[in-house]
Amino acid sequence: MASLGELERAVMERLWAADGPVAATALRDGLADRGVALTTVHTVLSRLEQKGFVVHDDARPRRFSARSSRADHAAELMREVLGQAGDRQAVLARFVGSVDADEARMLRELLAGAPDTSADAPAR
Amino acid sequence: MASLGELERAVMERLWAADGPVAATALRDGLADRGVALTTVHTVLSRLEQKGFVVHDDARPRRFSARSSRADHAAELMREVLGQAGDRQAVLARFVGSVDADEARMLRELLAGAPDTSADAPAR
DNA sequence: GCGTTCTTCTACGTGTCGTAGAAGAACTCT
DNA sequence: AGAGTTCTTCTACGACACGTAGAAGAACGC
Repeated sequence: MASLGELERAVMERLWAADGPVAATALRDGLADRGVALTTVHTVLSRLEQKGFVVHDDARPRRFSARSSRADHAAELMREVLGQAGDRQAVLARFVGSVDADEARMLRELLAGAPDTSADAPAR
Repeated sequence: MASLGELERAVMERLWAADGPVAATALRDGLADRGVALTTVHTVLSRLEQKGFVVHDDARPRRFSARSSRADHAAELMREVLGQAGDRQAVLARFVGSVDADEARMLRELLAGAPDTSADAPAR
C-alpha cells in the first residue's frame, strides 16, 4: 500500500472535501497557509495520479478529483490492515474492544441492516 | 504513525510469531533467505526500538520482543485510520459493506459479547 | 498577436530504510 | 587469566520517497 506524505495528504483532504473537480490554482489557494508554489501542487498532483489516488479531466485549466471518497479510502485501508494481519478474529476482537459506545452502536446497526452475504457493495 | 519498511516488517513478523524473546542471531537465521548480516538485524532492531515497537532485556545475548501483539498492532492501526477519517459512520458503513460473511459473523458475536460502555480497554 | 496563465520537465535537499564494516565489550573455555 | 569467539554499538553510504520549485514550452483570453 502506498502511503501518503504530508503535503500529499493535505491535497487529498482538499479534494475529498470539495464536491467536484478542483483546479490546481484553487488547491494552491486552499493550501495558502503552507505557501506552496503552484508547480509544487502540480508535482504532488502528478504523483498522486501515478499512485492512482487522483484523476484529472482534459478541460483546459485541468481539474483534479479524488478517485475514491475519503470514506472509501479509509475503509479500504482498514480492510488492508485486517487482511494482512493473519488472525482476523483476534484483530477484530481487539478492534471491537477498543471502539467507543457510539461506534459500537453504528456497527451493530450496520451489521443488522446489511444481511449476510453482502453482495451489495455499492458500485463505488 | 510510523509505518514500517520491508525488513522492519519482516523482523516484526518473526517477533510476533515467536512465543518469547528472540536473540538477534535467531532473527538473522530466520531471515536467512534474505542473507542479511547480523549487524543489519541489529540496526533494524534499534530503529524498531526507537519507534517503540520492540524492547530488549538486558540478558547478555540480548533478547528482543515485540511490544504489542500483532493483533493489537493491527487493531490499533485500524483505530487510527478510523479516527483520522472524519466521518466515522461513513467509514464504518463502507467497511462493514466490504467484509465477508465470516468477518460479519465474527463482528456480530464480538459486539454481542461486549456490552456497550466498554470501559474495559486493557491497561496496555 | 501578445501578455497571462497553465502544464510539463527537471532538479535538489532532506529523511527514512536497507545494508554493513570497524572497533570495542563481554563471554566461554581451557 | 588468556585467547578466541561472539555480541553490541558506532558510523556510514546508497537508494528512494517526498517537499520544494525554477525554466521552458503550450494554450488561452482579448
